[in-house]
Amino acid sequence: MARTPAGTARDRILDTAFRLFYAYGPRGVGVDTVIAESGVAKATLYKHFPRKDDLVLAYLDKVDQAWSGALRAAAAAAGDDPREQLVGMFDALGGACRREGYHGCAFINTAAESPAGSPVHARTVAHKNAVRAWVTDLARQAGAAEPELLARQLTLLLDGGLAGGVLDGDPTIADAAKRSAHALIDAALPER
Amino acid sequence: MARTPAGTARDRILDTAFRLFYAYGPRGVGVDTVIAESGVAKATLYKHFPRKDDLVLAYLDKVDQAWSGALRAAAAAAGDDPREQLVGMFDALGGACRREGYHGCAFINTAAESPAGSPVHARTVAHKNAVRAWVTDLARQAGAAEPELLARQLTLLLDGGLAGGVLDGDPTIADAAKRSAHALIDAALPER
DNA sequence: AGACTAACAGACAGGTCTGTCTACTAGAAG
DNA sequence: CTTCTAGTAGACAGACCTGTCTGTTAGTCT
Repeated sequence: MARTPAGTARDRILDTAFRLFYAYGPRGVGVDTVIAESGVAKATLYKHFPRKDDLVLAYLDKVDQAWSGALRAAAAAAGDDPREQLVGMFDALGGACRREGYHGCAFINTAAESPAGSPVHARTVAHKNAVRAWVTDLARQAGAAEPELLARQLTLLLDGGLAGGVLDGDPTIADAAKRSAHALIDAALPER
Repeated sequence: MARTPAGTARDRILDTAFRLFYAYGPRGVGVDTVIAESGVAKATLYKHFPRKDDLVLAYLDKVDQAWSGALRAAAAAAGDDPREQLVGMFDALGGACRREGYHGCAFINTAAESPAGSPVHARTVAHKNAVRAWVTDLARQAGAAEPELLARQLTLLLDGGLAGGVLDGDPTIADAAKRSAHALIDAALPER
């Protein structure tokens, strides 16, 4: 169809937006900058994403996939025991904090600059709920008496690590979060 | 001196900026809006705050005072025992989440829209370090073997609650954070 | 009374941002 | 060969944003 591989223009736009939006925040990056850096015509961008908000939402979806994938991968790497997986997922936090250009939680950062009822806000809530539902499931499999509470506690630690890690790229944060998770899980599942 | 009580213009500007910056983020509020809402002349604002950044920093200082005060008050309300104070400070989190117009941690939100080396960023780091130093002191008084670690863990919970609370004004978050704090403190200070 | 100070009122310049629009190019499909 | 599609290139309008500048008003101090 197109003279370039399918979807190339759209992908280039989205990749560029991902990089720039994460580094400077969506509001800190003009559409013109995305256009210049992705080597695309303005009309092309507005064809794929009629409003800038559409591009921001697509960016958040990309972040959601990446972060959910990282969490699942870290959990899977910890073995088959749900209890170990609950601890292991915190390695995703450590990996994120250590990554060059780490700038905190993209969802929290984006939601911070969006009004309360906006689509961006809703998408952020949906993402956090999805992650927490997955953790709740793991907690239930691990035999927690109150899986919702444990999941809330663990995602609280994740959010804290993600948000606070913006400030000092200190990997100590991830360690502290992991040790906290261990302690909370031990307290919730005393019998081994 | 002035035809109105000393510092009134400056105070009105700062109060208005506090309200608007917190609700929409500093970048989401124009200087003109602050001027209009505080009923002040443009020249007056620029006399007290030569750059918008100066106003943002003054705003952060105001937030720092408010939040540090709330934490200390909540801790003091829990009694004289440092151990109880460490748990009690989480009531400040609950109070913040329940407040109308709650929009997460002002520092994290503001830092999210500021480049890495900016004064805003530095001020945010300083604030978080000050809070953590205070918590570390409490942890040491409580007899923690590793006060730095415990403080890191507890401030992680605070940050997570503050940041995550933006999304669903769910006060469950504060409860979960407090119960986590209890469990972590019990694990760190087993002998009662 | 005269000088000074803090504030008010608002025009203005220069830049940036989003979103629209026109004109052109090249490959694919019929 | 014609038509359609996806894309390039860039001008443009209208809004908004920061920061400056001119002129005026009203209290206070000497």
